[in-house]
Amino acid sequence: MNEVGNFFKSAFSVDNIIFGFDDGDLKVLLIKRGQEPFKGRWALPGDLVYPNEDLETSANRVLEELTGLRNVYLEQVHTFGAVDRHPLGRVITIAYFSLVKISDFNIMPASFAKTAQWHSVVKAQNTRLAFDHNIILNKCFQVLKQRVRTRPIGFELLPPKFTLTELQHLYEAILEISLDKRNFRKKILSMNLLKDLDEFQEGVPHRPAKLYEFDKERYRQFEAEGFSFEVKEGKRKEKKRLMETMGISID
Amino acid sequence: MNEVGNFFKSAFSVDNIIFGFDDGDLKVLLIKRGQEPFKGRWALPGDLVYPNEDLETSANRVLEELTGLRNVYLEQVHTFGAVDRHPLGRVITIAYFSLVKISDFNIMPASFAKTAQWHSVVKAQNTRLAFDHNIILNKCFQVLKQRVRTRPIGFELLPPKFTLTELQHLYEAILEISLDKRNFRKKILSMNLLKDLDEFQEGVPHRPAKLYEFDKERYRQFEAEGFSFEVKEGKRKEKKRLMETMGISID
DNA sequence: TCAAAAGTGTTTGGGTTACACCCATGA
DNA sequence: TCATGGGTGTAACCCAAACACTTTTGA
Repeated sequence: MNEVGNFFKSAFSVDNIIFGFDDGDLKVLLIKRGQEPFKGRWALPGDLVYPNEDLETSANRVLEELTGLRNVYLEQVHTFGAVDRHPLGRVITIAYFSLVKISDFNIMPASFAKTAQWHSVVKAQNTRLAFDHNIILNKCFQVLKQRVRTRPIGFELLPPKFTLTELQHLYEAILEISLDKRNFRKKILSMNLLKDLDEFQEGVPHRPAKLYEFDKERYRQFEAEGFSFEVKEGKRKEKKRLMETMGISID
Repeated sequence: MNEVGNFFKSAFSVDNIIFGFDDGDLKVLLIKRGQEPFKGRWALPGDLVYPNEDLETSANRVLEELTGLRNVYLEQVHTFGAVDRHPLGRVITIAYFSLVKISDFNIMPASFAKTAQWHSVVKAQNTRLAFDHNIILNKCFQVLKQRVRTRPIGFELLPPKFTLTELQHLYEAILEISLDKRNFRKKILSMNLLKDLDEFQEGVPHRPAKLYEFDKERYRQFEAEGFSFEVKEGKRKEKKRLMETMGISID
Protein backbone atom coordinates (compact mmCIF):
# COMPACT_ATOMS: atom_id res chain seq x y z
CA MET A 1 0.00 0.00 0.00
CA ASN A 2 1.30 3.43 -0.85
CA GLU A 3 1.83 6.41 1.39
CA VAL A 4 -1.58 7.89 0.74
CA GLY A 5 -3.25 4.60 1.41
CA ASN A 6 -1.64 4.37 4.80
CA PHE A 7 -2.42 7.95 5.53
CA PHE A 8 -6.10 7.38 5.06
CA LYS A 9 -6.30 4.16 6.92
CA SER A 10 -8.05 5.91 9.74
CA ALA A 11 -8.24 9.61 10.37
CA PHE A 12 -10.54 12.30 11.62
CA SER A 13 -11.34 15.67 10.25
CA VAL A 14 -13.49 18.62 11.09
CA ASP A 15 -15.88 20.31 8.72
CA ASN A 16 -16.99 23.81 9.47
CA ILE A 17 -20.32 24.88 8.09
CA ILE A 18 -20.02 28.63 7.92
CA PHE A 19 -23.33 30.41 7.81
CA GLY A 20 -23.79 34.00 6.80
CA PHE A 21 -26.74 36.23 6.03
CA ASP A 22 -26.97 38.64 3.18
CA ASP A 23 -29.51 40.01 0.84
CA GLY A 24 -32.33 38.51 2.86
CA ASP A 25 -30.94 35.08 2.32
CA LEU A 26 -29.16 32.56 4.51
CA LYS A 27 -25.84 31.59 2.98
CA VAL A 28 -23.22 28.95 3.46
CA LEU A 29 -19.57 29.25 2.51
CA LEU A 30 -18.45 26.49 0.16
CA ILE A 31 -15.15 25.61 -1.40
CA LYS A 32 -14.59 24.37 -4.91
CA ARG A 33 -12.46 21.26 -4.72
CA GLY A 34 -9.26 21.53 -6.72
CA GLN A 35 -8.33 17.87 -6.61
CA GLU A 36 -9.76 14.40 -6.55
CA PRO A 37 -11.84 12.99 -5.16
CA PHE A 38 -14.81 15.12 -6.16
CA LYS A 39 -12.63 17.54 -8.11
CA GLY A 40 -14.69 20.52 -9.24
CA ARG A 41 -17.51 19.86 -6.78
CA TRP A 42 -18.47 22.27 -4.06
CA ALA A 43 -17.60 21.11 -0.58
CA LEU A 44 -17.76 22.22 3.01
CA PRO A 45 -14.51 23.68 4.29
CA GLY A 46 -12.67 21.28 6.53
CA ASP A 47 -9.35 19.70 7.29
CA LEU A 48 -7.77 16.83 9.09
CA VAL A 49 -7.30 17.45 12.78
CA TYR A 50 -3.68 17.97 13.73
CA PRO A 51 -2.27 15.57 16.29
CA ASN A 52 -1.74 18.27 18.88
CA GLU A 53 -4.94 20.14 18.26
CA ASP A 54 -8.25 20.05 20.07
CA LEU A 55 -11.30 19.60 17.89
CA GLU A 56 -12.64 23.05 18.50
CA THR A 57 -9.24 24.57 17.83
CA SER A 58 -9.17 22.73 14.57
CA ALA A 59 -12.60 24.01 13.55
CA ASN A 60 -11.51 27.52 14.42
CA ARG A 61 -8.36 27.09 12.40
CA VAL A 62 -10.33 26.01 9.35
CA LEU A 63 -12.41 29.13 9.71
CA GLU A 64 -9.48 31.44 10.23
CA GLU A 65 -7.39 30.05 7.40
CA LEU A 66 -10.28 30.57 5.09
CA THR A 67 -11.63 33.89 6.25
CA GLY A 68 -9.17 35.45 8.66
CA LEU A 69 -11.93 35.65 11.24
CA ARG A 70 -11.51 34.73 14.89
CA ASN A 71 -13.79 34.62 17.87
CA VAL A 72 -16.95 33.80 16.04
CA TYR A 73 -19.84 31.69 17.22
CA LEU A 74 -18.91 28.04 16.84
CA GLU A 75 -20.83 24.97 17.84
CA GLN A 76 -20.25 21.28 17.43
CA VAL A 77 -23.16 19.58 15.74
CA HIS A 78 -22.62 15.95 14.93
CA THR A 79 -20.01 13.42 13.93
CA PHE A 80 -20.35 11.56 10.68
CA GLY A 81 -18.57 8.28 10.36
CA ALA A 82 -20.18 6.01 7.82
CA VAL A 83 -17.59 3.48 6.72
CA ASP A 84 -17.73 4.49 3.08
CA ARG A 85 -18.17 8.23 3.48
CA HIS A 86 -14.66 8.92 2.18
CA PRO A 87 -13.55 7.08 -0.94
CA LEU A 88 -9.89 6.93 0.09
CA GLY A 89 -10.20 5.39 3.51
CA ARG A 90 -11.84 5.58 6.87
CA VAL A 91 -12.27 9.21 7.77
CA ILE A 92 -14.81 10.34 10.28
CA THR A 93 -15.61 13.99 10.45
CA ILE A 94 -16.80 16.18 13.24
CA ALA A 95 -19.14 18.85 11.94
CA TYR A 96 -19.24 22.32 13.45
CA PHE A 97 -21.15 25.33 12.37
CA SER A 98 -20.05 28.95 12.60
CA LEU A 99 -22.08 32.11 12.39
CA VAL A 100 -20.28 35.03 10.78
CA LYS A 101 -21.13 38.53 9.71
CA ILE A 102 -20.79 38.71 5.96
CA SER A 103 -20.08 42.41 6.35
CA ASP A 104 -16.72 41.41 7.84
CA PHE A 105 -15.80 39.83 4.54
CA ASN A 106 -15.06 43.08 2.79
CA ILE A 107 -11.47 42.72 3.86
CA MET A 108 -11.11 39.25 2.43
CA PRO A 109 -7.93 38.53 0.47
CA ALA A 110 -8.25 38.27 -3.29
CA SER A 111 -7.09 34.67 -3.29
CA PHE A 112 -10.18 33.90 -1.33
CA ALA A 113 -12.58 34.42 -4.18
CA LYS A 114 -10.93 31.77 -6.32
CA THR A 115 -12.13 28.85 -4.30
CA ALA A 116 -14.55 30.00 -1.64
CA GLN A 117 -17.97 31.36 -2.38
CA TRP A 118 -21.20 32.08 -0.61
CA HIS A 119 -24.15 29.96 -1.65
CA SER A 120 -27.76 30.19 -0.72
CA VAL A 121 -28.33 27.38 1.78
CA VAL A 122 -31.47 26.20 0.05
CA LYS A 123 -29.76 26.09 -3.32
CA ALA A 124 -26.74 24.34 -1.86
CA GLN A 125 -29.04 21.72 -0.43
CA ASN A 126 -30.24 21.03 -3.93
CA THR A 127 -26.73 20.81 -5.35
CA ARG A 128 -24.65 17.65 -5.31
CA LEU A 129 -21.86 18.48 -2.90
CA ALA A 130 -18.71 16.44 -2.38
CA PHE A 131 -18.63 13.44 -0.04
CA ASP A 132 -21.63 13.25 2.31
CA HIS A 133 -21.67 17.02 2.62
CA ASN A 134 -25.32 17.33 1.70
CA ILE A 135 -26.22 15.25 4.72
CA ILE A 136 -23.90 17.28 6.91
CA LEU A 137 -25.24 20.58 5.64
CA ASN A 138 -28.83 19.46 6.20
CA LYS A 139 -28.10 18.40 9.72
CA CYS A 140 -26.33 21.66 10.55
CA PHE A 141 -29.11 23.73 9.07
CA GLN A 142 -31.64 21.76 11.08
CA VAL A 143 -29.69 22.31 14.28
CA LEU A 144 -29.31 25.99 13.50
CA LYS A 145 -33.07 26.22 13.09
CA GLN A 146 -33.62 24.69 16.44
CA ARG A 147 -30.90 26.70 18.14
CA VAL A 148 -32.24 29.98 16.88
CA ARG A 149 -35.53 29.28 18.60
CA THR A 150 -33.97 28.78 21.98
CA ARG A 151 -30.98 31.08 22.03
CA PRO A 152 -30.59 34.60 20.79
CA ILE A 153 -27.77 33.86 18.38
CA GLY A 154 -29.26 35.49 15.32
CA PHE A 155 -27.28 38.63 16.02
CA GLU A 156 -24.08 36.79 15.21
CA LEU A 157 -25.09 36.89 11.57
CA LEU A 158 -25.85 40.59 11.34
CA PRO A 159 -23.63 43.64 11.17
CA PRO A 160 -23.14 45.47 14.47
CA LYS A 161 -25.94 47.89 13.72
CA PHE A 162 -29.12 46.56 12.21
CA THR A 163 -32.80 47.29 11.91
CA LEU A 164 -35.61 45.24 13.35
CA THR A 165 -36.79 44.37 9.88
CA GLU A 166 -33.38 42.98 9.01
CA LEU A 167 -33.48 40.89 12.14
CA GLN A 168 -36.95 39.65 11.29
CA HIS A 169 -35.88 38.72 7.77
CA LEU A 170 -33.00 36.80 9.26
CA TYR A 171 -35.29 34.77 11.46
CA GLU A 172 -37.63 34.19 8.57
CA ALA A 173 -34.79 32.96 6.39
CA ILE A 174 -33.49 30.57 9.00
CA LEU A 175 -36.85 29.25 10.11
CA GLU A 176 -38.30 29.27 6.61
CA ILE A 177 -41.53 30.75 7.85
CA SER A 178 -42.98 34.22 7.80
CA LEU A 179 -43.46 36.18 10.99
CA ASP A 180 -45.87 38.87 12.03
CA LYS A 181 -44.11 42.20 12.18
CA ARG A 182 -45.80 43.57 15.27
CA ASN A 183 -45.55 40.37 17.26
CA PHE A 184 -41.93 39.93 16.31
CA ARG A 185 -41.04 43.41 17.48
CA LYS A 186 -42.91 43.03 20.72
CA LYS A 187 -41.16 39.80 21.50
CA ILE A 188 -37.67 40.85 20.51
CA LEU A 189 -37.86 44.14 22.36
CA SER A 190 -39.32 42.49 25.45
CA MET A 191 -36.15 40.43 25.72
CA ASN A 192 -34.14 43.58 26.40
CA LEU A 193 -31.27 42.31 24.37
CA LEU A 194 -31.24 45.25 21.99
CA LYS A 195 -29.79 48.68 22.56
CA ASP A 196 -31.73 51.41 20.84
CA LEU A 197 -28.97 53.50 19.24
CA ASP A 198 -31.17 56.45 18.30
CA GLU A 199 -29.51 56.32 14.94
CA PHE A 200 -31.21 55.79 11.62
CA GLN A 201 -30.56 54.26 8.27
CA GLU A 202 -29.21 56.62 5.66
CA GLY A 203 -29.66 56.75 1.94
CA VAL A 204 -32.67 54.48 1.78
CA PRO A 205 -35.50 55.40 -0.56
CA HIS A 206 -38.08 55.28 2.19
CA ARG A 207 -38.52 56.20 5.79
CA PRO A 208 -35.25 55.28 7.51
CA ALA A 209 -35.46 52.61 10.15
CA LYS A 210 -34.02 52.85 13.61
CA LEU A 211 -30.75 51.07 14.19
CA TYR A 212 -30.20 48.71 17.06
CA GLU A 213 -27.20 47.07 18.56
CA PHE A 214 -26.96 43.74 20.26
CA ASP A 215 -26.40 44.09 24.00
CA LYS A 216 -23.56 41.67 24.56
CA GLU A 217 -23.38 42.41 28.24
CA ARG A 218 -26.95 41.45 28.84
CA TYR A 219 -26.50 38.41 26.67
CA ARG A 220 -23.72 37.13 28.89
CA GLN A 221 -25.93 37.69 31.87
CA PHE A 222 -28.69 35.60 30.33
CA GLU A 223 -26.20 32.97 29.29
CA ALA A 224 -25.16 32.58 32.89
CA GLU A 225 -28.78 32.13 33.88
CA GLY A 226 -29.52 29.61 31.17
CA PHE A 227 -31.45 32.01 29.00
CA SER A 228 -34.31 32.57 31.34
CA PHE A 229 -34.90 35.47 33.64
CA GLU A 230 -36.55 36.32 36.90
CA VAL A 231 -39.96 37.85 36.75
CA LYS A 232 -40.30 40.79 39.05
CA GLU A 233 -43.96 40.95 40.12
CA GLY A 234 -45.92 37.96 38.87
CA LYS A 235 -46.20 35.12 41.31
CA ARG A 236 -47.11 32.58 38.68
CA LYS A 237 -43.78 31.68 37.20
CA GLU A 238 -40.54 32.05 38.96
CA LYS A 239 -38.61 32.14 35.77
CA LYS A 240 -39.59 33.01 32.29
CA ARG A 241 -38.13 31.56 29.16
CA LEU A 242 -36.22 34.02 27.13
CA MET A 243 -37.03 32.83 23.68
CA GLU A 244 -38.79 29.67 22.52
CA THR A 245 -40.96 29.67 19.46
CA MET A 246 -40.13 33.11 18.14
CA GLY A 247 -43.17 33.01 15.95
CA ILE A 248 -45.32 30.23 14.73
CA SER A 249 -44.49 26.76 15.92
CA ILE A 250 -43.80 24.69 12.87
CA ASP A 251 -40.89 22.30 12.71
CA MET B 1 8.15 10.78 13.18
CA ASN B 2 6.77 12.43 10.11
CA GLU B 3 3.44 14.17 9.67
CA VAL B 4 1.75 11.20 8.10
CA GLY B 5 2.84 8.94 10.87
CA ASN B 6 1.47 11.30 13.42
CA PHE B 7 -1.93 11.32 11.88
CA PHE B 8 -1.86 7.57 11.79
CA LYS B 9 -1.30 7.36 15.51
CA SER B 10 -4.79 8.53 16.29
CA ALA B 11 -7.82 6.43 17.00
CA PHE B 12 -11.47 6.89 17.72
CA SER B 13 -13.82 5.21 20.08
CA VAL B 14 -17.44 5.35 21.09
CA ASP B 15 -18.71 5.63 24.61
CA ASN B 16 -22.26 4.63 25.34
CA ILE B 17 -23.92 6.25 28.30
CA ILE B 18 -26.62 3.79 29.23
CA PHE B 19 -29.40 5.29 31.27
CA GLY B 20 -31.93 3.30 33.24
CA PHE B 21 -34.60 4.10 35.78
CA ASP B 22 -35.25 2.16 38.93
CA ASP B 23 -36.36 2.78 42.42
CA GLY B 24 -37.37 6.35 41.60
CA ASP B 25 -33.85 7.12 40.59
CA LEU B 26 -32.12 7.75 37.29
CA LYS B 27 -29.20 5.37 36.86
CA VAL B 28 -26.25 4.99 34.59
CA LEU B 29 -24.45 1.76 33.82
CA LEU B 30 -20.76 1.93 34.65
CA ILE B 31 -17.90 -0.50 34.26
CA LYS B 32 -15.10 -1.05 36.69
CA ARG B 33 -11.86 -0.84 34.80
CA GLY B 34 -9.73 -3.97 35.12
CA GLN B 35 -6.53 -2.55 33.68
CA GLU B 36 -4.49 0.60 33.44
CA PRO B 37 -4.97 3.38 32.84
CA PHE B 38 -7.45 4.19 35.58
CA LYS B 39 -7.50 0.62 36.86
CA GLY B 40 -10.17 0.22 39.50
CA ARG B 41 -12.03 3.36 38.52
CA TRP B 42 -15.56 3.37 37.23
CA ALA B 43 -15.86 4.22 33.57
CA LEU B 44 -18.42 4.57 30.84
CA PRO B 45 -18.72 1.52 28.62
CA GLY B 46 -17.05 2.04 25.26
CA ASP B 47 -14.71 0.58 22.72
CA LEU B 48 -12.60 1.48 19.75
CA VAL B 49 -14.58 1.65 16.54
CA TYR B 50 -13.81 -1.21 14.18
CA PRO B 51 -12.49 -0.24 10.76
CA ASN B 52 -15.53 -1.60 8.96
CA GLU B 53 -18.11 -0.40 11.43
CA ASP B 54 -20.34 2.66 11.37
CA LEU B 55 -20.34 4.74 14.51
CA GLU B 56 -23.88 3.91 15.45
CA THR B 57 -23.25 0.24 14.85
CA SER B 58 -20.31 0.48 17.16
CA ALA B 59 -22.35 2.11 19.89
CA ASN B 60 -24.99 -0.57 19.53
CA ARG B 61 -22.34 -3.25 19.72
CA VAL B 62 -20.99 -1.84 22.97
CA LEU B 63 -24.47 -1.97 24.36
CA GLU B 64 -25.21 -5.45 23.15
CA GLU B 65 -21.94 -6.95 24.29
CA LEU B 66 -22.55 -5.57 27.72
CA THR B 67 -26.25 -6.20 28.15
CA GLY B 68 -27.46 -8.41 25.35
CA LEU B 69 -30.02 -5.76 24.44
CA ARG B 70 -30.78 -4.65 20.92
CA ASN B 71 -33.07 -2.11 19.35
CA VAL B 72 -32.98 0.38 22.15
CA TYR B 73 -33.15 4.13 21.95
CA LEU B 74 -29.74 5.46 20.96
CA GLU B 75 -28.66 8.97 20.21
CA GLN B 76 -25.36 10.58 19.39
CA VAL B 77 -24.56 13.41 21.77
CA HIS B 78 -21.15 14.91 21.32
CA THR B 79 -17.59 14.13 20.36
CA PHE B 80 -14.80 14.68 22.83
CA GLY B 81 -11.35 15.14 21.50
CA ALA B 82 -9.15 17.09 23.86
CA VAL B 83 -5.54 16.31 22.98
CA ASP B 84 -4.72 14.90 26.39
CA ARG B 85 -7.98 13.15 27.16
CA HIS B 86 -6.40 9.71 26.82
CA PRO B 87 -3.05 9.12 28.51
CA LEU B 88 -1.87 6.59 25.92
CA GLY B 89 -2.34 8.61 22.77
CA ARG B 90 -4.70 10.65 20.70
CA VAL B 91 -8.11 9.07 21.04
CA ILE B 92 -11.24 11.01 20.34
CA THR B 93 -14.50 9.53 21.46
CA ILE B 94 -18.01 9.87 20.14
CA ALA B 95 -20.50 9.80 22.99
CA TYR B 96 -23.91 8.21 22.61
CA PHE B 97 -26.59 7.66 25.14
CA SER B 98 -29.01 4.77 25.34
CA LEU B 99 -32.25 4.44 27.21
CA VAL B 100 -32.99 0.96 28.48
CA LYS B 101 -35.58 -0.69 30.65
CA ILE B 102 -33.87 -1.98 33.74
CA SER B 103 -36.59 -4.59 34.00
CA ASP B 104 -35.03 -6.25 30.95
CA PHE B 105 -31.90 -6.84 32.97
CA ASN B 106 -33.32 -9.75 34.93
CA ILE B 107 -31.96 -12.04 32.27
CA MET B 108 -28.47 -10.64 32.50
CA PRO B 109 -25.60 -13.15 32.55
CA ALA B 110 -23.84 -13.68 35.85
CA SER B 111 -20.53 -12.50 34.45
CA PHE B 112 -22.18 -9.16 33.98
CA ALA B 113 -22.35 -8.30 37.66
CA LYS B 114 -18.61 -8.56 38.08
CA THR B 115 -17.76 -5.46 36.18
CA ALA B 116 -20.92 -3.59 35.28
CA GLN B 117 -23.14 -1.89 37.80
CA TRP B 118 -25.93 0.63 37.94
CA HIS B 119 -25.09 3.88 39.64
CA SER B 120 -27.28 6.77 40.52
CA VAL B 121 -26.49 9.46 37.99
CA VAL B 122 -26.18 12.15 40.59
CA LYS B 123 -23.81 10.07 42.68
CA ALA B 124 -21.79 9.11 39.62
CA GLN B 125 -21.40 12.76 38.80
CA ASN B 126 -19.81 13.24 42.17
CA THR B 127 -17.46 10.31 41.73
CA ARG B 128 -14.12 10.54 39.97
CA LEU B 129 -14.63 8.49 36.85
CA ALA B 130 -11.91 7.36 34.45
CA PHE B 131 -10.63 9.63 31.69
CA ASP B 132 -12.86 12.62 30.99
CA HIS B 133 -15.93 10.54 31.67
CA ASN B 134 -17.34 12.97 34.20
CA ILE B 135 -17.52 15.60 31.51
CA ILE B 136 -19.09 13.16 29.08
CA LEU B 137 -21.64 11.98 31.59
CA ASN B 138 -22.60 15.52 32.47
CA LYS B 139 -23.07 16.44 28.85
CA CYS B 140 -25.19 13.38 28.15
CA PHE B 141 -27.34 13.98 31.18
CA GLN B 142 -27.83 17.55 30.14
CA VAL B 143 -28.87 16.52 26.63
CA LEU B 144 -31.20 13.88 28.04
CA LYS B 145 -32.83 16.56 30.15
CA GLN B 146 -33.41 18.69 27.15
CA ARG B 147 -34.55 15.83 24.96
CA VAL B 148 -37.12 14.65 27.45
CA ARG B 149 -38.79 18.04 27.32
CA THR B 150 -39.27 17.95 23.59
CA ARG B 151 -39.76 14.30 22.76
CA PRO B 152 -41.75 11.63 24.49
CA ILE B 153 -38.84 9.29 25.09
CA GLY B 154 -39.37 8.76 28.79
CA PHE B 155 -41.24 5.56 28.07
CA GLU B 156 -38.05 3.96 26.85
CA LEU B 157 -36.91 3.79 30.46
CA LEU B 158 -40.01 2.18 31.92
CA PRO B 159 -41.32 -1.38 31.80
CA PRO B 160 -44.01 -2.01 29.20
CA LYS B 161 -46.77 -1.43 31.73
CA PHE B 162 -46.46 1.44 34.12
CA THR B 163 -48.50 3.83 36.22
CA LEU B 164 -48.81 7.54 35.76
CA THR B 165 -47.06 8.12 39.06
CA GLU B 166 -44.10 6.07 37.92
CA LEU B 167 -43.94 8.13 34.77
CA GLN B 168 -44.12 11.31 36.77
CA HIS B 169 -41.33 10.19 39.07
CA LEU B 170 -39.25 9.42 36.00
CA TYR B 171 -39.68 12.92 34.67
CA GLU B 172 -38.95 14.37 38.07
CA ALA B 173 -35.76 12.34 38.34
CA ILE B 174 -34.52 13.37 34.91
CA LEU B 175 -35.47 17.01 35.18
CA GLU B 176 -34.52 17.26 38.84
CA ILE B 177 -37.65 19.21 39.63
CA SER B 178 -40.97 18.31 41.17
CA LEU B 179 -44.12 18.32 39.12
CA ASP B 180 -47.74 18.91 39.96
CA LYS B 181 -49.64 15.63 39.86
CA ARG B 182 -52.83 16.93 38.33
CA ASN B 183 -51.14 19.07 35.71
CA PHE B 184 -48.80 16.28 34.80
CA ARG B 185 -51.63 13.83 34.24
CA LYS B 186 -53.63 16.29 32.22
CA LYS B 187 -50.70 17.00 29.96
CA ILE B 188 -49.55 13.44 29.51
CA LEU B 189 -53.02 12.12 28.81
CA SER B 190 -53.79 14.94 26.42
CA MET B 191 -50.94 13.75 24.23
CA ASN B 192 -52.82 10.52 23.51
CA LEU B 193 -49.65 8.53 23.64
CA LEU B 194 -50.82 6.23 26.40
CA LYS B 195 -53.11 3.25 26.10
CA ASP B 196 -55.30 2.73 29.12
CA LEU B 197 -54.97 -1.00 29.78
CA ASP B 198 -57.79 -1.25 32.31
CA GLU B 199 -55.43 -3.26 34.41
CA PHE B 200 -54.24 -2.42 37.88
CA GLN B 201 -51.24 -2.84 40.08
CA GLU B 202 -51.31 -5.91 42.30
CA GLY B 203 -49.93 -6.52 45.74
CA VAL B 204 -49.38 -2.90 46.66
CA PRO B 205 -50.26 -1.77 50.19
CA HIS B 206 -52.54 0.98 48.96
CA ARG B 207 -55.09 1.67 46.31
CA PRO B 208 -53.73 0.05 43.11
CA ALA B 209 -53.00 2.39 40.26
CA LYS B 210 -54.14 1.94 36.71
CA LEU B 211 -51.57 0.57 34.30
CA TYR B 212 -50.81 2.22 31.01
CA GLU B 213 -48.92 1.19 27.96
CA PHE B 214 -47.01 3.37 25.56
CA ASP B 215 -48.74 3.65 22.20
CA LYS B 216 -45.87 2.98 19.85
CA GLU B 217 -48.05 3.29 16.79
CA ARG B 218 -49.14 6.77 17.64
CA TYR B 219 -45.60 7.68 18.55
CA ARG B 220 -44.40 6.79 15.08
CA GLN B 221 -47.17 8.88 13.66
CA PHE B 222 -46.07 11.88 15.70
CA GLU B 223 -42.47 11.24 14.81
CA ALA B 224 -43.33 11.52 11.15
CA GLU B 225 -45.06 14.80 11.82
CA GLY B 226 -42.21 16.23 13.83
CA PHE B 227 -43.90 15.80 17.18
CA SER B 228 -46.67 18.27 16.65
CA PHE B 229 -50.24 17.64 15.67
CA GLU B 230 -53.09 19.28 13.87
CA VAL B 231 -55.69 20.99 15.93
CA LYS B 232 -59.19 20.15 14.81
CA GLU B 233 -61.36 23.15 15.67
CA GLY B 234 -59.32 26.07 16.90
CA LYS B 235 -58.38 28.54 14.24
CA ARG B 236 -55.57 30.11 16.22
CA LYS B 237 -52.74 27.68 15.75
CA GLU B 238 -52.49 25.33 12.89
CA LYS B 239 -50.23 23.03 14.75
CA LYS B 240 -49.73 22.43 18.39
CA ARG B 241 -46.52 21.39 20.01
CA LEU B 242 -46.66 17.95 21.48
CA MET B 243 -44.54 18.42 24.53
CA GLU B 244 -42.33 21.30 25.54
CA THR B 245 -41.73 22.21 29.13
CA MET B 246 -43.49 19.30 30.78
CA GLY B 247 -43.68 21.21 33.96
CA ILE B 248 -41.85 24.17 35.28
CA SER B 249 -39.35 25.81 33.01
CA ILE B 250 -36.01 25.66 34.71
CA ASP B 251 -32.89 24.72 32.86
C1' DT C 1 -59.33 2.49 61.39
C1' DC C 2 -55.18 3.86 59.71
C1' DA C 3 -51.53 4.66 56.49
C1' DA C 4 -50.38 5.37 51.83
C1' DA C 5 -50.88 6.51 47.43
C1' DA C 6 -54.58 7.11 43.61
C1' DG C 7 -57.40 9.94 41.49
C1' DT C 8 -59.88 14.10 40.10
C1' DG C 9 -61.68 20.10 38.32
C1' DT C 10 -61.67 24.70 38.37
C1' DT C 11 -59.89 29.28 38.41
C1' DT C 12 -56.62 32.73 36.98
C1' DG C 13 -53.14 35.28 34.62
C1' DG C 14 -49.76 35.84 31.11
C1' DG C 15 -48.35 35.18 26.67
C1' DT C 16 -49.26 34.23 21.86
C1' DT C 17 -51.99 35.19 18.00
C1' DA C 18 -54.56 37.82 14.70
C1' DC C 19 -55.20 41.90 12.53
C1' DA C 20 -54.94 47.33 9.66
C1' DC C 21 -53.71 51.79 9.33
C1' DC C 22 -50.85 56.05 9.38
C1' DC C 23 -45.98 57.91 8.98
C1' DA C 24 -41.56 59.46 7.10
C1' DT C 25 -38.56 59.69 3.42
C1' DG C 26 -36.53 60.03 -1.39
C1' DA C 27 -37.59 60.09 -6.03
C1' DT D 1 -47.76 62.90 -4.94
C1' DC D 2 -46.32 58.50 -5.05
C1' DA D 3 -44.02 54.37 -3.85
C1' DT D 4 -41.77 52.06 -0.27
C1' DG D 5 -41.03 50.19 3.82
C1' DG D 6 -41.30 51.93 9.04
C1' DG D 7 -43.79 51.88 12.85
C1' DT D 8 -47.58 51.10 16.17
C1' DG D 9 -52.06 48.83 19.76
C1' DT D 10 -55.80 46.00 21.09
C1' DA D 11 -58.86 42.15 21.69
C1' DA D 12 -59.50 37.08 21.83
C1' DC D 13 -57.88 32.98 23.09
C1' DC D 14 -55.30 29.33 24.90
C1' DC D 15 -52.49 27.08 28.04
C1' DA D 16 -49.60 26.76 32.14
C1' DA D 17 -49.90 27.20 36.91
C1' DA D 18 -51.91 27.01 41.41
C1' DC D 19 -54.39 24.51 44.45
C1' DA D 20 -57.16 20.28 48.24
C1' DC D 21 -59.98 16.80 49.08
C1' DT D 22 -62.09 12.12 48.47
C1' DT D 23 -61.30 7.18 47.29
C1' DT D 24 -59.44 2.69 47.48
C1' DT D 25 -56.75 -0.80 49.14
C1' DG D 26 -53.84 -3.72 52.48
C1' DA D 27 -52.27 -4.05 56.93
